[in-house]
Amino acid sequence: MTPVNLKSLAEELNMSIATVSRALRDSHEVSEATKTRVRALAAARHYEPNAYASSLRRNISKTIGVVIPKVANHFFALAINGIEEAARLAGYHVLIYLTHDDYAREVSIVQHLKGGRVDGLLMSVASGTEDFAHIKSLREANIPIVFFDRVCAEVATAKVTTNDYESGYQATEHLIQAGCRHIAHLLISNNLSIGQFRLQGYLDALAAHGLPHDPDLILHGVMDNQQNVGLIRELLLRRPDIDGVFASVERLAISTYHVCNELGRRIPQDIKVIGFSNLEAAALLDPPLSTITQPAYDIGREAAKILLRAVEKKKAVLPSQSVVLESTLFARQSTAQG
Amino acid sequence: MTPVNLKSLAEELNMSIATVSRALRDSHEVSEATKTRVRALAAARHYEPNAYASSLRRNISKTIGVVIPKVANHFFALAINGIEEAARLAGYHVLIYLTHDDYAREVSIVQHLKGGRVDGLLMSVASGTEDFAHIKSLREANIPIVFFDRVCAEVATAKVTTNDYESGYQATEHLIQAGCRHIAHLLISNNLSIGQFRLQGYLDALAAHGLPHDPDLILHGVMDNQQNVGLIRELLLRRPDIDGVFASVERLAISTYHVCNELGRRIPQDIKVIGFSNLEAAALLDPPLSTITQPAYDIGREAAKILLRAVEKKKAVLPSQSVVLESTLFARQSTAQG
DNA sequence: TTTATTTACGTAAACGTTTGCAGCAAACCG
DNA sequence: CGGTTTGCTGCAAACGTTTACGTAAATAAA
Repeated sequence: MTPVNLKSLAEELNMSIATVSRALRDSHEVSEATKTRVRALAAARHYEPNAYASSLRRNISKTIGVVIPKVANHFFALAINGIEEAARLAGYHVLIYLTHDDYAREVSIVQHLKGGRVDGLLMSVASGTEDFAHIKSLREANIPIVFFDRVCAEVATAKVTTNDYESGYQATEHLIQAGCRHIAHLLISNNLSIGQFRLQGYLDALAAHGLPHDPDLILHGVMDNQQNVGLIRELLLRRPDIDGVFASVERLAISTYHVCNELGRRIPQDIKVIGFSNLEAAALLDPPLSTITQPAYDIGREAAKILLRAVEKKKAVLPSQSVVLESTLFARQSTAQG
Repeated sequence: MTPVNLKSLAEELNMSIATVSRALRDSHEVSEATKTRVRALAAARHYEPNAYASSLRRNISKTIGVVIPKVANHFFALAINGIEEAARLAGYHVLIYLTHDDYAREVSIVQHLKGGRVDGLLMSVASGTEDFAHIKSLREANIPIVFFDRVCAEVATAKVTTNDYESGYQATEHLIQAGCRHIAHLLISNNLSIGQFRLQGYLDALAAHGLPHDPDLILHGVMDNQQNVGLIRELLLRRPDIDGVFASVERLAISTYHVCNELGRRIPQDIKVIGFSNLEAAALLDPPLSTITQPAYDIGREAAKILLRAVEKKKAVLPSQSVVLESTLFARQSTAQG
């Protein structure tokens, strides 16, 4: 079984490798007659160009990398969906890397990618990341990067996010209008701007409606969900006056449900709950969970499109534009009045 | 900004490219002294080997491809998680391709991958796939393949699945023991062996408990969920005697919930529901959904490990072993007695 | 001492593709 | 008819890495 490559095709056709290559790339400097001959044989032999030889020679890999904290999360799964779609349409391949929110792993991944394996990078930074040298060093390697959702304020490049501040504001206002007066805010403690924006929206909404800001009502969750359940239980027991919970991330909302079940607090009669979430089954929960849902697919697709435009133009450094897509608030049973 | 590669390192160190290469690969034919010198400079210059040059020369890409129908599905997301973990530990990269259950897209993807971009392939075939020529042709390209979950019976290679027959049997038996006598089975109509096994388990469980097999109770769903809701509504209206539903795939169980809500059928009092599902929020649904849950992460990891072993040994064709991991039945409110 | 053997490094040829350059007809222009 | 253009093709040099082979010196064996 002889390998089928440009050389074997050229031999069989009695022409040079160069001509075969040019014919297949539809170059204008090869006659139509030869083009058809070449194409016919290539199809017959099921020729597929060697991606690595091509990449090496052209210094283009037709591949983008996606670095995200996790994939078993409906937001990121949908984002990948959008990314894959945009990449496929542009003839690009998609490499996936998971950081599991581990800084060391993120650094290691980014470092490896500087070997030229990818033409560009899409990234949602790990929540533990505080030093961004590894990301900045991508610039020296001429690898453009676009952040989505969990952006990195310290690095100037294109970013695609949702309107986190407004969403936080709306969610809080929604609880206030449903009658809540003592609203807790649950967030994952880190230095991601995304959480800060949502928090600020929460604070401003409270202020706008003349409610006091009580730091004791702000719960900083951790990585481990089991621990979060404990923290939330403590909070609800310590502060029985809490009548509303705004969870900055999905799993904190879920944990809140668990704690309420356990403590016998009724949702929404005793406590109303709203949370950021892309859970498809949110409407089927008991009770149906009110959510702020991000357009995850569109975020992924938009980020990929911006990156691919830059890649095609060989722009290693992107203008630091910010694309903001709007989240949608779905009011369901968990924040119903009464 | 001069490029940093073996050549530049060699020049700076006053040695040959070959020695530098060997030193970095920790070859025994280079002295410890030079190794340390080389490594020091490589680190200082942040040298990263060019993956494509290496791949071209060694005819090894250190990359595996994952071809799946979709990613916005907790089963596949978890599987990817397991795959990525196994790949990372072995120093491999993971390319993701989504078929969206479209046969033509699957063929196109597989065809492209024959260019040598991947050393091996993990695959869950599209539900519409009936012809497997594209998959068989991978053998000629010396690309090993491992199927997981949605396997392809016609191709002899390694396969990782769950005990679908037994799970179908158990699920049905679970409904029978909960008192159901007219049990509908919802499945997605296709020629995937996976659905056939679950169906057979359903049939055998009915027979074993002396219940008649009524073909009218077997509903073949379609791709479009909206349409499925209509089909299920029709079925439940046509056959008001149905007191149990066994859904072969998650979204059919969810659709059943929607229809029951709409028709005012109470779960589990009027109808009990169980379904295959990896939905993390199953326990929080209204009512909590009984599920047969596949060990998705382990399936992905096991499949990847088998593939990587073959890749490392340059075995292009795998012995047609079958690894079967066991699903777990979680009995929840939706199938409670009474 | 001579002859093997080992150690440490260099030379150069691959891997398959792309592309600048040159060549060489045929066609065209004055 | 000399000269220029145009259309098609081939030659050969890259891209960065790996590795078979050669070689020189150092060491061991005789």
